Amino acid sequence: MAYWLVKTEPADGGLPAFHAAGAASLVWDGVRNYQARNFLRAMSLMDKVLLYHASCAEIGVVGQLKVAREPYPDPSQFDPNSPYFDSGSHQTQPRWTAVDLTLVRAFPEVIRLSTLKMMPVFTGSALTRKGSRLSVLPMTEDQWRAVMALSTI
DNA sequence: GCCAACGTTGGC
DNA sequence: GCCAACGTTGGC
Repeated sequence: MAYWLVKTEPADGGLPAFHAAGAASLVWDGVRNYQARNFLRAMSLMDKVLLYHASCAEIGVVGQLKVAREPYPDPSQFDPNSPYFDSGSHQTQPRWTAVDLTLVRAFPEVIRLSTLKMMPVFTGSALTRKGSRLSVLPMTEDQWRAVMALSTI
């Protein structure tokens, strides 16, 4: 089992969208960075995922997700009307990957980036490092536990 | 709105 | 294959 964190802006597949979806899953598509894609491809149904809000008033971890469907070709890469359309990707060998995610729970409080930055377990991590643009990233078990501990306060 | 940190593109 | 220019991400 592995631990992950996925980043989004609140208005673009963030917590409001998961609340609207209820128990249903959302397609996590549009990842167009190879390193992030490789992490997506490594996801399995057993894995645990954190949801992170970026570029907003309350930056930080907002809830817990689970993998509802294992990695499959991101449909948006073949959709000419999608902003994520990639004319260089072919059906026979899709370039980009999606997963489906469902909300497990929303945290009562946002666990802020500024809080994470103070925690030794996050020192040097891609999440707290200045300028890191990775939108899907692995977490260590210790990092996961630390977030879980804060999320129940 | 600013700017630092990246990743990507394209000329050579 | 190098690297400058450019576009994007994302914190502040």
